[in-house]
Amino acid sequence: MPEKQYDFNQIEMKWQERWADSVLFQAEDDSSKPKYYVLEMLPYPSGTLHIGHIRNYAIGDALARYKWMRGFNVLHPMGWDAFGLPAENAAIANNRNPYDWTMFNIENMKRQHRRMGFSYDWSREVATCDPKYYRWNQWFFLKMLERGLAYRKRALVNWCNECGTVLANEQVVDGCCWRHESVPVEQRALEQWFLRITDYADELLNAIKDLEEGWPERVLVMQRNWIGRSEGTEVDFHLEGSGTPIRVFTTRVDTIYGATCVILAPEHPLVADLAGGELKARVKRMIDSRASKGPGDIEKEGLFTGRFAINPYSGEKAPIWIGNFVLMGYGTGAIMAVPAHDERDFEFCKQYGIAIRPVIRPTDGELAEATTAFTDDGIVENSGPYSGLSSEDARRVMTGKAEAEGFGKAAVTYRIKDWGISRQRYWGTPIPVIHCPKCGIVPVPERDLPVVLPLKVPITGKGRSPLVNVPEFMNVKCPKCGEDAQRESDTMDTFVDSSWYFYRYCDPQNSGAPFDSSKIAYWFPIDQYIGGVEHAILHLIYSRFWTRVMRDLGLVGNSEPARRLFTQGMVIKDGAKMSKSRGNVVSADQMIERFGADTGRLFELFAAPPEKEMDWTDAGANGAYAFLGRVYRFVTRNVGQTSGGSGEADRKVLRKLHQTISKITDDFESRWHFNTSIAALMELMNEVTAAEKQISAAVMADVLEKLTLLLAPFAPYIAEELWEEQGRTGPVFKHAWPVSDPELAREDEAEVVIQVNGKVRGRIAVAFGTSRETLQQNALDDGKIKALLDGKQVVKVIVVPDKLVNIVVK
RNA sequence: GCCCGGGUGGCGAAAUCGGCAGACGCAAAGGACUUAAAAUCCUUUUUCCGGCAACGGGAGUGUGGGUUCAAGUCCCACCCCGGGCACCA
Repeated sequence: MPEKQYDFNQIEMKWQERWADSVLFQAEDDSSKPKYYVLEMLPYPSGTLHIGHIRNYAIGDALARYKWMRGFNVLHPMGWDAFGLPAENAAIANNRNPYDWTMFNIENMKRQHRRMGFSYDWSREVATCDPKYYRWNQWFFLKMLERGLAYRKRALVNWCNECGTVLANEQVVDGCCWRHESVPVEQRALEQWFLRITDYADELLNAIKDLEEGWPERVLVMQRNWIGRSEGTEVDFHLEGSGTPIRVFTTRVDTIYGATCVILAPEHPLVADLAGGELKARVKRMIDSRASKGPGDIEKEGLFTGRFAINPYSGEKAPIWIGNFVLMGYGTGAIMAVPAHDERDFEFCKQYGIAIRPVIRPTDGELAEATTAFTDDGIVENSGPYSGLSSEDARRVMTGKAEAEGFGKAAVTYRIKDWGISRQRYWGTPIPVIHCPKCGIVPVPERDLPVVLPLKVPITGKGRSPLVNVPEFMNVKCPKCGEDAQRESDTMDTFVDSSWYFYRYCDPQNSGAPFDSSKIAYWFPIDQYIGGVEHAILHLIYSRFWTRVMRDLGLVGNSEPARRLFTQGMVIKDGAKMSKSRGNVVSADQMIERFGADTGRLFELFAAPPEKEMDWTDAGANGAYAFLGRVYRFVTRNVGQTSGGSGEADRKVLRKLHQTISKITDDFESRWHFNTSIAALMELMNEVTAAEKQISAAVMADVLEKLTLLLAPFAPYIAEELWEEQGRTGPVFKHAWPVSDPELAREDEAEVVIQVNGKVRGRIAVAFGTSRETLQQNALDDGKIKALLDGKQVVKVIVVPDKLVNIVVK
């Protein structure tokens, strides 16, 4: 009879149909069981899933299935970040309403995810373009507005011409838009809505230490740098003549006697007063030239204003310059330059022949004529009454003086800025406020939520939000005075949606509140979050902020959204990151068509540990396919076999089986190196295939059952099929994970290596736990070793029980 | 420049606590089956030297030092690759 062949198409379609309408993986609320909340980062349904996404899901899904089999109450929900630029752009390109377009794509994404056999709780699906969801964005916004956490101001903001919208600082990468990597962002002064993330800057920074155990270090480092807290002093210099204060921020007030000039950012408000005529034009050129170049490698350039500022400590006059390297957006937009003790100032002053005056000496050295900036702390010199103090003491005393005399204060500055959430874009959550000519900015009353996006909107992709051109949307009555008024036309950044979507999964149908807090108390924090590192300072910082806001609103008890974060490596093909422009993208559909979902998932987990980059090769995938074929044929031809067996073969196979169970369980519990888990399964297969004819029916049945269970987290379709082949009723993942029996797994003899001077010269088999003395004696008595030792003097013998004997000779 | 990772066969990788380097797989070569191909199965596969052979010997984890009976693993210096930050005062 010809052997049954592995036909993945037939198997995967069969189970997909059988599972189609059932909710296989449903998390139970208010359960007494231990919970496990595992989640992959939210995707845009902008196109097709490619194998880079699949890797992300395959990791999360293997984990979810494993935890399910270990008896956990698992929440593994699925959602769609349907708002945003991809939807709007595609809609423009296809001349369709973004809403229709998105719904179409969501269906497509769902189909792909189902086809991959992922174990989602489909009853908890959330799409952020649904007003049922985004009304709560508006609700949160109003709560923040009440508490002063949301505000509107005119500010210099990042503008991407390609997107036709404003971007948050986090969304600017190398001076360009994060979506258009070759389009430099412009600075524009616009009225914008902001969320006060800086109120939480200290807390977000300090709490990073609580995440050290479960989050990758590089993500935490990036967040620390991004928040960029620095402690220092603000000091007023005074404009000679008028006495107008020029406030500077410094972390090194102890060096202020060495301040030989004051430098203003070209955008500094005072520049307009100081620079007239020709100078004004040069300042404008400076601003323009900086905007046109990427940041980082601009040459330092300065313009002398002809004016001076008085140093409040020394009373000295310092020339006032305008410098292109001084940032308006950090500190006060003005600095004191201390060339002797700051590298940037040194470079600048040297270039323009400005005096360099050292005022700090090393603790164990002399005050040196500066040929390079000495930037360490030391002892203050040539600084009037402060001379002789340590840098640290001087900072404290000098800051105290500034505060006492009212010309300065201790100050903390942050690199992080408030989160600009306004977008001049149609497709996003409408910001729920109304502009009334009489009453000003009036929040939309809660009972009128949600403010729903109109669906028939002429999309231009240029200029202001297309909503401006929809009178039915824009024209409203003021809720306060009843007169004619206009809606806000800005919509919210889509990172608002992704900041709390994972909370909504706990209670997706709730129509009276964003969620029921008691459900959050059970599920949160997320036990394991999985996604790409590219969100380190975007989504992952916004969602930490949002969680704290919700906590302060009394809605949640946790301060952090996720206990553990895992960042998976990229999928590479032909030596390059997959991208459309290189034409090396493998879509989920292509992969399934060629190899099947099981093979694709198995190979993606097998090729490399999940945190590393992974090379996709068709040949490698083919190897995974061949393995599944071997497993399939092995199981189907041995089901119900009744041939007898030898005790010896049985024992060896059982040993390997239990070692494999132990190995894979360890991998799941600690490192998630699924590549070695799958290698262990392959070894098991190699061994049982070799012993196929020698093992008893009972052991064969045991092996088949456990092999199927071990495969289930990685290749669910074939596992389900093989489970059925064995006459079992599924689903296979509702069966308990196998437990390794240490007695069966134990080797009966230890192989002990004998080394002479560290080189392996022989090996002996002994019982486990053989004493050091016996081992040493056995090693020295070994025929081959004896010959090697002939004529040499044994200096020392090192014995590691059950492992090795090293004989040191001269 | 600063801060993280990383460097192991032709390739992806393994070696989890300082104890046999290269598990597992891909590719390649040879063989079996086949009219043939695919599929499948078997064998070889770090490298150099000696040998018809079983086998024996040497070298080997980016480079150079060091600690140790023993180093891919620990320490010091350096080179290269990847990522992050970069005028943040």
